Amino acid sequence: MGSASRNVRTYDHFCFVARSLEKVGDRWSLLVVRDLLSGRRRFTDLMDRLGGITPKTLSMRLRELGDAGIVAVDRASGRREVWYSLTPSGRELAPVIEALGNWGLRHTWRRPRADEPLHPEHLLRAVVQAIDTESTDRRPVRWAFVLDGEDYVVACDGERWSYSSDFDEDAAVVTLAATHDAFARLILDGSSDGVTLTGQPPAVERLRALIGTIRDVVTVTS
Amino acid sequence: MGSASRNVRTYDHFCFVARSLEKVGDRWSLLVVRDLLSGRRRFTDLMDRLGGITPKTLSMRLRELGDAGIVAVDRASGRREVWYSLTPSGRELAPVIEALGNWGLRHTWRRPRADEPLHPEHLLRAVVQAIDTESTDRRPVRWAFVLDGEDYVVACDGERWSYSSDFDEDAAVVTLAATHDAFARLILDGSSDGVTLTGQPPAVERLRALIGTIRDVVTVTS
DNA sequence: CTGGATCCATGATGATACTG
DNA sequence: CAGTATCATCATGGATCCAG
Repeated sequence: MGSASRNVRTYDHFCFVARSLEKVGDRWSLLVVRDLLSGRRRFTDLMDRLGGITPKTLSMRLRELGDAGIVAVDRASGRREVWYSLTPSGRELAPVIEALGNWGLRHTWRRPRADEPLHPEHLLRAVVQAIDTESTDRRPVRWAFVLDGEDYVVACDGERWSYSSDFDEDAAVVTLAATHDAFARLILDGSSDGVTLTGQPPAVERLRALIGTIRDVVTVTS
Repeated sequence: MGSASRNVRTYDHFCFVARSLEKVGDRWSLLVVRDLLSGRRRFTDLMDRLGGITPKTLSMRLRELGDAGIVAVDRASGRREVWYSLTPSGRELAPVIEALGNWGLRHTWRRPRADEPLHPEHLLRAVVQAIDTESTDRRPVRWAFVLDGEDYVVACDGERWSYSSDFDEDAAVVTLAATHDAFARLILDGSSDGVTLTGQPPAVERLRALIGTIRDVVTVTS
């Protein structure tokens, strides 16, 4: 929402791919969008997820994305926190993120390296995306995930699988709680150590089955 | 296909969006993919389309995309030309380009500026994308476009509209020939000056109607 | 002519430290 | 918590040059 200086790094093509990249093509920009797609976040929430970004670059990107009408800032007076969220226009970048994630899943799969920071939300996104692209199961459902103490909801609306951080855990038929480490072991190795699954047995079994499906996917190219 | 040095500008997230951006997130990279999606091109063909890129940057990007398995090089001995094309993996980036183009069409529309280079292929891409997203007409068809002397084919397969530079103009029911300038006036202003349309009247009329449809789209937000 | 490589200037990004 | 300030480095752009 600012109006500050913007580095005019343009392509000057009459092309809407180029025009989009003028808005979101800078380093880190699309990753900021990625981490706002699931809900509003504070500066430090974003710092956590965007491992390796410097505060200077993050504040610059947030300002540019604000100027571009992609990010909105909620800076209420009398409150410490500043909340960043996507505008409707920003939310329409979801297909871009999905397309990049799909390509990455198909062509850059590898197990996490030891030194590679693993935010549970990123792993969850990959899991949901793998289910969405690889499974034929489309029965509507709603699951609650609690990863490192943060709440996420994975849902199927009958057509697409998605996740967000909207909190209505009561409507969920299964709750999965784990640390990011235990969750990673469940996805990558099938080990349930440290993972708490609660819910009716058939519902829990369905979740297990879907995770088993994508394990086949991710281990094939591994 | 090279094996030369590559600047390791990574994000080191366990995230496939970030992994994809490590391959194609550099400035110009996705525009190189954009301009190879319709067929193989030479270095100078790409220079023409990528207005403003320096030869140094283009050769660097082609090498990096080659190393990433996205671009293939055909450097036959005894022949002057070097042909660049997308690998199957590179072609799978089409959904990324489409998503970016769609977002750009919806959120960054404006008429070309006077100083803005306009390559006919980029305008054609926008036209086809607008037809694909805005029209309900899905009857299979094949049109030939000759823009600035270069051949393109626009086709509907019954489900999606697409274009390429595969040459089978004989199978086309309509041929449209124009300079990029005349083509731009047709799309933006509806003027047929300098545009040659040949084919059976009903087929020509269908093409005109579809171009009229997208004219409504592009002028609404203009 | 095509297909680049080289040199230099500058702007974007990263590392680190610090502050309201 | 939410950033800013300073400095170093790297990537990119602009211009020019060169080999087949």
